[in-house]
Amino acid sequence: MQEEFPTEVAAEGGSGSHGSRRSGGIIGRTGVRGIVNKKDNSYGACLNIGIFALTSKFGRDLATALDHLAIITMLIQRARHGVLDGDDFEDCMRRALVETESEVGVEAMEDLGLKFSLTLSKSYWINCHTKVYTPRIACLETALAYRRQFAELQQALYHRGSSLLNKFSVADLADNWHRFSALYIEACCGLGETQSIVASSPKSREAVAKRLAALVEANSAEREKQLRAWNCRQMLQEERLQRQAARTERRALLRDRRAMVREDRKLSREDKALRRKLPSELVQNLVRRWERLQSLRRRREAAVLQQERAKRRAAALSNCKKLAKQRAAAKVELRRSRTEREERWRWLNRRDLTMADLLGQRAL
DNA sequence: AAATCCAGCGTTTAACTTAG
DNA sequence: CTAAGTTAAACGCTGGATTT
Repeated sequence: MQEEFPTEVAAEGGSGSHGSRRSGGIIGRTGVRGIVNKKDNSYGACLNIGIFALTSKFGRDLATALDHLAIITMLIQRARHGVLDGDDFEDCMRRALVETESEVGVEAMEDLGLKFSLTLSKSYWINCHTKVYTPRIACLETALAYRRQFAELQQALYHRGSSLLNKFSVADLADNWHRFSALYIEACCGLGETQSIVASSPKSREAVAKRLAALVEANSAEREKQLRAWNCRQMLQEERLQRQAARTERRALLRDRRAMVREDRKLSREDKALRRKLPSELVQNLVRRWERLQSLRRRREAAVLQQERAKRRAAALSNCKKLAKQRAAAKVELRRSRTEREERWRWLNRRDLTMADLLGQRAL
């Protein structure tokens, strides 16, 4: 399923959407849109429809180039109208070519030397303003086939407006880039095969691959920058979301609190109303409450009193026990010292007591 | 000399952001 | 929610440089 590039119809009708592209309204050195001048001595016509470029051959004569431009313009207008009517781009191009040829004649078409090429850009991999071009292709069918394939690849990355990184991972982009490079190399070298015998050598494939690699390398800083900027944006967004969540939570809390306050007020109003209705009951309640509190207090006091009494009794008891113990200990000590004294006295008053015993006893 | 490449830049587009 | 502002990317074209 092929999708058209939007601008193939958007730039239609010469509405002047690009009319004042350059300041002062002067376009190039020729001052004519679509006429390219080479070193003041060679003129050619060149117009795009989407990524599809149509080029005439170059010649010395400006008037001829203008004739060529008129034919190419006619062709493109026809194709655009077809696309506007909702027809397939390729059918429109084929039909436009046939119609234009039948209008201006085969000879004029041959003189025109019409060739087709594709203007391709891959902003993430190579600089946003850098384009890669396919060689000019004489055969419309070949050109259309390549255009279809490139369009499919580009369509897979359709993201318009927001950052490429918002929608695709770096791996996705790399995969798309690899398929793109393979196709581009094929377009450059495969076309060489049909045009000249020399161009399709593996060396030229290598050269194209090398050129692409160099472009990718040259844009590596820019890619890094983009990645950083994207990360930054993501973080900011995350913060914003968090702030928003906090705000909602705060609001909910506030709402709850307000509801509670409302409820309290309502209850208190109801309470008041009740009180207004039954003053006597209120007094009775109050009295009952007071009595309840009084009895509670009395009971508590009594309990405290009893506790203290019990404590005192316990203290007295323990004191008594301690005294008794002390007395008993004193009695034991007394008995012991008495016995000791008696023993000593007996030892000192025995019949076989010697002087040495007395001295040794003293030394003891 | 002709053909082709390709760097550069103003304009347009539409998604995204944000203040009210 | 909406309108206005912002942004990144694509488009269209030119013209000097390079290759054939």
